[in-house]
Amino acid sequence: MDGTLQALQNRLLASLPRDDMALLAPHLSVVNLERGRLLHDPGDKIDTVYFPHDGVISLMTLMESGAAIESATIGCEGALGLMAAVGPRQALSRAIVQTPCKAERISVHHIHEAWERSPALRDLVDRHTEALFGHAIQSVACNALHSVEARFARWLLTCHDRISSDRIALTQEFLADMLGVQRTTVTAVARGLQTKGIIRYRRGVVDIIDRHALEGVSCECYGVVRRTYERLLP
Amino acid sequence: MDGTLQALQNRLLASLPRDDMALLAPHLSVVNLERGRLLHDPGDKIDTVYFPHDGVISLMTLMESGAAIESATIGCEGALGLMAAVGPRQALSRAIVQTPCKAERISVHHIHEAWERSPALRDLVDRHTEALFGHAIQSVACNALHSVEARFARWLLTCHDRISSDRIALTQEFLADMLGVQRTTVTAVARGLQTKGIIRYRRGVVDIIDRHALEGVSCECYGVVRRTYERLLP
DNA sequence: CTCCATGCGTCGAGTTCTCGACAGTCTTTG
DNA sequence: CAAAGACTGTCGAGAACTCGACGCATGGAG
Repeated sequence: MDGTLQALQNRLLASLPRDDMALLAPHLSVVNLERGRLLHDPGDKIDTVYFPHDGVISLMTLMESGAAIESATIGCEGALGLMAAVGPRQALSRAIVQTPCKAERISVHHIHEAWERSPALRDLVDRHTEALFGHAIQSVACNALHSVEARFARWLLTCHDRISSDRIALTQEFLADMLGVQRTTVTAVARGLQTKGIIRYRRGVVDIIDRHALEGVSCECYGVVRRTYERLLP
Repeated sequence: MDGTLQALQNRLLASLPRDDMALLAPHLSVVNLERGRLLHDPGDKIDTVYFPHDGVISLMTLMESGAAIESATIGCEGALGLMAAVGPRQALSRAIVQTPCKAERISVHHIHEAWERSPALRDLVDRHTEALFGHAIQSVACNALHSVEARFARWLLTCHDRISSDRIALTQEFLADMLGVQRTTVTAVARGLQTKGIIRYRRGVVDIIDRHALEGVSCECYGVVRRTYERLLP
């Protein structure tokens, strides 16, 4: 239950000054989040904040049709539910665990108390919110303008940055949902990238072979979002 | 320069308690924003906040290709640049005036001072940010999943809510940019809606004939975003 | 009034993606 | 081992949208 004694891979927590971190530390605990776990659905009261050390959490917008499409992702550069540190919040989206995560967990109650006392934490929350908003509006444009292949590549790159491996566990069906397209389209695109030697895949596993080439296939949105985070959360 | 003597159509300002409003009022001034005016571009330091009384301001994400696609809109239910009340901010998007607006204008310096003193204003800013984020993630999904016709209808409805007229001045070319599609596609969709008696248009002007039918053509995203604003900014 | 810039109509080839269907293959489980 | 379930491969018809091109109408400026 004491996060300060281990390496803090979460960059948000790592950037907090010592005294501010001391307000949070007694209430943090490390949890392992297994793949596929549902953390909240739209309308749920947010009562816990997660700071991932690794792995990916997806924010998904639910549609009436039952479709659930990814609208943003959270990794070690951010936190899930952080806006609720400011005051009570209902979730706007579904949050599910994309890849197995180790994350620091804290109750909204405790982080709100720290938020009231710590200007540094308030500032961090604000900048995180801004970065997440930037992420979202870039995705609005990306989904309107860019091909499935470019978005597929962008998704792999974003995921690759957040796990310490060239191997990503994911099925094509799952990725099709994330991107909001048909599975057959994902199959076709994946085959194309494999033929070019950029990725290799089999049943539920994708290996990234040539990351540099993947960046060439991806749209600019990958870099834009990444730079937004770096500017706002150095 | 005294906004308190006239009807406050901007719902954000109208919801502020009297004492909190008194902190802002001396620094507010009404401005007329003409159609097409550029208020900021990505990277610009935000130095002014606008609270529209009517009309629409569009937030547009700029791409390397030169495309500028709409990622959110601001009307009388919100404000432009409000996140900067919390602290210095760079714009993430282009903001342009979509339809002629009357808006209250205040410098970031002055609204930040009020923000420091007024818990009600701080709360308002936070809820506005949350609503705008909800708007953005809904648009992420909408652009991935919904047809141009549905998004066209959604756009008209959103605009219609914010101007006190059934007549909207806009060219098809302009709307094509907003939606991130070809003009010829907009022409085809507009013709379809006119044939059905839902809208009528000519050179740069669209009349909404049957709003109820337009809601049927639109996707659910119109209502979802609207309800998000109503919940967070009553 | 004439010119001319702007905005709309249309056409057609081509690409991307959808949607449903079914077959094949791998993995897990009983 | 056998059965069931999960994942990928493929196919084909069709819808949606792109992209470039060109012509026509409208309305404002000189």
